[in-house]
Amino acid sequence: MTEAPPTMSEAGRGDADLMDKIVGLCKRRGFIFQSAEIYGGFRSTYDYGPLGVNVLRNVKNAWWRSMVQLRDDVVGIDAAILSPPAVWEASGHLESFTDPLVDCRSCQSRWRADKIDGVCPNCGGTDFTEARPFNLLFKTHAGPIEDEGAVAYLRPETAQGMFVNFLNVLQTTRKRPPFGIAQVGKSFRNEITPQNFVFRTREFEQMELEYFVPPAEAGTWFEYWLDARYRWYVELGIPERLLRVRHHTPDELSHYSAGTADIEFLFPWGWDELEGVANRTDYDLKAHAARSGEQLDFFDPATNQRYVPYVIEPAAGATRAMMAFLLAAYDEDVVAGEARTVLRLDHRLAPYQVAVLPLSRKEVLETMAREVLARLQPHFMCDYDVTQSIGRRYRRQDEVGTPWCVTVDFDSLDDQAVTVRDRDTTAQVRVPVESLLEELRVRAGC
RNA sequence: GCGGACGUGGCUCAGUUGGUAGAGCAUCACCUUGCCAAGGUGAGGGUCGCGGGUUCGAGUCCCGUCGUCCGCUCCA
Repeated sequence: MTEAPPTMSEAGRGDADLMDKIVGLCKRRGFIFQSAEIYGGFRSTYDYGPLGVNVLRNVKNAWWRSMVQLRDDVVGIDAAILSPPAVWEASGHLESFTDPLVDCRSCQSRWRADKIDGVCPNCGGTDFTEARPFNLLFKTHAGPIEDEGAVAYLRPETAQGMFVNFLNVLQTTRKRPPFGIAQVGKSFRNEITPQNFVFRTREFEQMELEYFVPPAEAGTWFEYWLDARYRWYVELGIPERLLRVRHHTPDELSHYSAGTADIEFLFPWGWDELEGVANRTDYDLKAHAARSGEQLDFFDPATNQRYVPYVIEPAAGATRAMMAFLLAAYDEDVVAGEARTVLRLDHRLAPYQVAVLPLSRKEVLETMAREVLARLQPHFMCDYDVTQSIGRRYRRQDEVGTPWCVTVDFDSLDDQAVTVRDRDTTAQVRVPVESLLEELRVRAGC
């Protein structure tokens, strides 16, 4: 996973049209809409439609399954989004999430004052406007009076919810390091420049794990999680040629990090971050301990030693992960001389696993098809479509990534069997209705 | 936020020197067909992003605003 990165063309994702195709597909088929569109839109916000909400949930569920359900050393929480200033004073976000910005008077470009050293990288000018702070935290007021005492912030990361609940979890779960607390939820950052569709938005959804370990084991666990997280994307269908790991240089580390590596995806505009794995050390627990006066540490009865655990944090973006899965899955091939758009999504991520299609609109077929549908619905997310020709409906399902189509035809009335059609191969198999559920379960590996 | 480009039915676009909006695809209905985007007939859908101005009259000109894309920036 440290092999030389492919060029854009080698990876086959340098296609600038791919982005337009995905954005178009998302809108046309109901994955992602611009928010408040009927009012002209609201920048950097997106609404997930009937199909998109399924994919996004599937991404989050897959993460939760892998990080919480299949492990005995990780528990989950769901913490509040609104939080008092103390949390962000302690975490350092009120200070460090403030970017001082300056404008170059000669070429109008805007820069972070702390990164340019007095000389404009664009034109070499040295005449700048006064530095103005730009805080990435969304500030609001809790309660009816909008005074200083009522100030609250929308969380810019979910991580602090795990740190402030460290003692609660420790005391209620009998967990001990190494153990982790996981959370999936929304975060808010007043980004200067949201960009690239749902890649960088001011409101976004995170999937974060804070894994507490003995300080001496931090390095080992960092490598463990970096590898585990990389493999998660591969396992859900992202080809390795579109993935790489990039270690941060010391000058680009976050204020809380002693070491960070990004798992990057080759987006149409180039390599960009999917997930960051950071060694947050004991920075957060110590900061909250100092600020709150609580003792946020762990007493190990085996060694009679008390210590503040280090934290290894794999922090992923749910919405950008979804975008990467869609981009990687997009394919166009030719069947019988006709172009076919196929979303080769892993069945666990597809908006529908199964589409039930009566061959025609005859009532007898519809009746049977709905019975088949009712059998499958408790086990799979299903679509049902009777409109227009069967070929057109297969194409529709291909385009949104439905792995299996179940077709009820006139023979089905006699032999009580249906046709199962595979998205990737377009191969068809006749399956008795009695064993249909079993057949689909085998294909889905569950 | 700054600089540049752009904004016409769900999508892709056409709309000449300003005279009160069109096409293809898509969607829906009926007929036909009955396993890979078939055919026929028909239908719905746009106060041309929004607001203001110039004009007898603006999608077409001017201003503002919102949004989109590219660069700066950013990091889930």
